[in-house]
Amino acid sequence: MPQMTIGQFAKAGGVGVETVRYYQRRDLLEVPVGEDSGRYGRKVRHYSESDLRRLRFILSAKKAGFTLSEIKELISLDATQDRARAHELAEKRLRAIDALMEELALARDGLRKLATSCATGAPGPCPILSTFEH
Amino acid sequence: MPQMTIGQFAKAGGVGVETVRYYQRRDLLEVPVGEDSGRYGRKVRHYSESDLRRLRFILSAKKAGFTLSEIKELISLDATQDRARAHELAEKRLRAIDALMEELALARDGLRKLATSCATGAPGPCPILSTFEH
DNA sequence: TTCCGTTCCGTACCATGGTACGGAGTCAAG
DNA sequence: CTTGACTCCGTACCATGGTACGGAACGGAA
Repeated sequence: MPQMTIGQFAKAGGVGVETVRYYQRRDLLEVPVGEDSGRYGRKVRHYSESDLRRLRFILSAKKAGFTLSEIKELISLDATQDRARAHELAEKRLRAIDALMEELALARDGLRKLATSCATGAPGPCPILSTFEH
Repeated sequence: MPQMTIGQFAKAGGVGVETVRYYQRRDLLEVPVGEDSGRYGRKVRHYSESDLRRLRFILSAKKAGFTLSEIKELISLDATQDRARAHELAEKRLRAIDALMEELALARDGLRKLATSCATGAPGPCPILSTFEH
């Protein structure tokens, strides 16, 4: 499916049509030029595999914790030669992820404690508020 | 400091005064009864160590990824005997954290690749858009 | 007693990341 | 050549988690 309508494109990326339009408004995705077909100049746009790669990049970068603004910058950096900035963004996010993972590991310990002490059928108290005390 | 004003309380918890009030509006924190002192019935409220423990619980639970609504429920569960529900919430969050950590591990790999290939001074291309392809 | 900093309270506003709605136009199958 | 699904476009609305503002009252130090 080399040329897709917006609905097919959204489905291929696993997002809604409105999300695609939103990303276009945010300048994360380009609005393709559509072949002229309406007598009032209206066009139907078509999306390609490369649009899809870009959409998938956006979704992955989002999972990595980049904001949409940062993702926009990353995309624009892809065209320029500003390696320093790209490096900086990547390192910053890397540090944030490492910090987050440490916090999550702690949180997970607390949750395990909670899940265990609240196991259905267990006797005694089930202390929720003290879950994360250390 | 057994009895704190809202400003001291907020500082002790590492949040802003407005955040404390916001949590009160959301019924996550109680509004303490203040000793009467104003001739129009206005009172200045005082916060205790136990209020502070509760605030710290909220912040930790937030880090664990609970929404404020879920945190409110957790707090109310602390008073009841509904172990099943507490267990359910903990397990659900635990699974979400595990899933998130897997995604973050993947994202981190991609970011490392990006940081390396965009290392300042390195030659060749610095492919941003292909960072998360696998 | 007079300041300055806080508190109290209501209400408004903010960023982020979407989601929904409505009307007009278009496309493809029957 | 109609009908139903989809597209286009603008605009409005949503949830989440706060943050800001303004005026009146309070409280502790000088």
